[in-house]
Amino acid sequence: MTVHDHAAPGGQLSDDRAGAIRDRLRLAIVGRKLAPGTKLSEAEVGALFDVSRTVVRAALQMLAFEGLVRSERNRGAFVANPSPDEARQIFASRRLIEPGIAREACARIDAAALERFAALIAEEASQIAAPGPAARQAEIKASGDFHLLLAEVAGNAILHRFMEELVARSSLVIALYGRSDASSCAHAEHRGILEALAAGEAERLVRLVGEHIDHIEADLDLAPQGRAPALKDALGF
Amino acid sequence: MTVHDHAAPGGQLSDDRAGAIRDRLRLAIVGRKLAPGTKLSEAEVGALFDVSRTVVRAALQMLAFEGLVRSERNRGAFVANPSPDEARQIFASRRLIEPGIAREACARIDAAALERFAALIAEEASQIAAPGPAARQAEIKASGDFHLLLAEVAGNAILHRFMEELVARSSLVIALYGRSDASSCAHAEHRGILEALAAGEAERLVRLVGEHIDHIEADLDLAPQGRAPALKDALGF
DNA sequence: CATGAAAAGATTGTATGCAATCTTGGTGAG
DNA sequence: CTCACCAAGATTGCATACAATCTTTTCATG
Repeated sequence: MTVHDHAAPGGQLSDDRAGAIRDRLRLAIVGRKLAPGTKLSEAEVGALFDVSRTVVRAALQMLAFEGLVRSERNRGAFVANPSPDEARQIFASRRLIEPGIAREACARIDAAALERFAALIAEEASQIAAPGPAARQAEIKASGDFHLLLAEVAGNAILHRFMEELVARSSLVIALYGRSDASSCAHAEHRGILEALAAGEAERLVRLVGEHIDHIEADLDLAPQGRAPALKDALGF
Repeated sequence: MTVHDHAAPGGQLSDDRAGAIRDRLRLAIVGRKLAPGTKLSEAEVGALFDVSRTVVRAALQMLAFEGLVRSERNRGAFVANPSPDEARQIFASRRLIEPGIAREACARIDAAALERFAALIAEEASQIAAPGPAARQAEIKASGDFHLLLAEVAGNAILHRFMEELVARSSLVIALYGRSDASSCAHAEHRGILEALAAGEAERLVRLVGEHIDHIEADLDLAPQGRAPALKDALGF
């Protein structure tokens, strides 16, 4: 499995070259190889991928649209640094969308899709058991892919794209505000979700998915200061 | 009210110049001045706005991300031509998201926001009564802004952006598949929604919003052929 | 020594040039 | 007359050059 195998999700103007760079950068950001706030210099990225700044700019613009990169005029692009408030909005959005997706997926699930779910859960379990940073990255990806597969099975490309954005940004949020590595807990819940899905128990599935998202959010430390201690509050304004 | 007053919604890499062009093009597409499928030549757009193709490409890429423009490698950008299936997905997404937004908006509504709703409804009524194509465009915008104001009041920037995309694409869909100009009907429903919002009757509001979306979709003619008569079906394959 | 201003360096924003690809009009064979 | 093929024109993809802006260093001054 190479790094290029990720199909281009969002609409893209130009080609695959910018798309490939976007995918590589996204993998690095979501996999927490690039810390929030890291500067993404056009020249530097271009040198790494051996393309001109033109292509890099297109890739960065796409990532900015996905909310994974924040770009400031005349200053450049940086890995996004979601605030606690943004984090809450991300999870509120997931809380609204994912149960509905799960309900639709339940109506459309078939044997082939169940196979893919099972494979993904096995992969996740395997990576959780494995040591090393590469396994951590793979574990994060497998966990996210579980939610994306749900959206894919639901058969709505638009919601699938929204979920791609939300799942990716969630990874950033967890990297910033995650209290514990609750990956094994999340994994157990994934198993439960798959069970309900296989059993066709839509109502239980919807409940489990909602609770799963609640649990992930509950594991965050979104105290007022978060990481950037809001100057105004610090000074009592 | 100028054409520039639309605040830049999505994340944008570069500046306002590409953003301004994107906003102008979006207004024209959503306002049905640019028919679906229309070619958007980089050189032509650049000449119109007196910028280089570089800037135009950035604007077109943004619109492609929003789903208002479809861009094909080495062929250029075209106003999107949503298929009946895409249309169904757009409305399924709205059906899932908007009631949740309405519930949140109901919890956060205040007098100032109610004022803005009232103003928007008045504007809509005024444009419906007025003749001419400019009034039609303004009517479409006011109707869409009603839904966007709901999302704004809900206070979730991410869902607001999703709604911006969905509302814009809905306009394209209605232009393509709309059976009747059900604008007055929609307007009456907007009034009902505002009533429920003002009364703080969350459950009624949620129901009305859901029904409103159903009604809009029910007015579409999404028969299998749509507009591009699925060759395979036409040939009996 | 701290502070502020100004110049040097680095980075981004935009325009433009060239190569690659697509489109179109014409021409000849069947 | 129809169809396939090919060349000319037009358009996009990409790299690069230059201008504008930001950042850092230097240096003079209080």
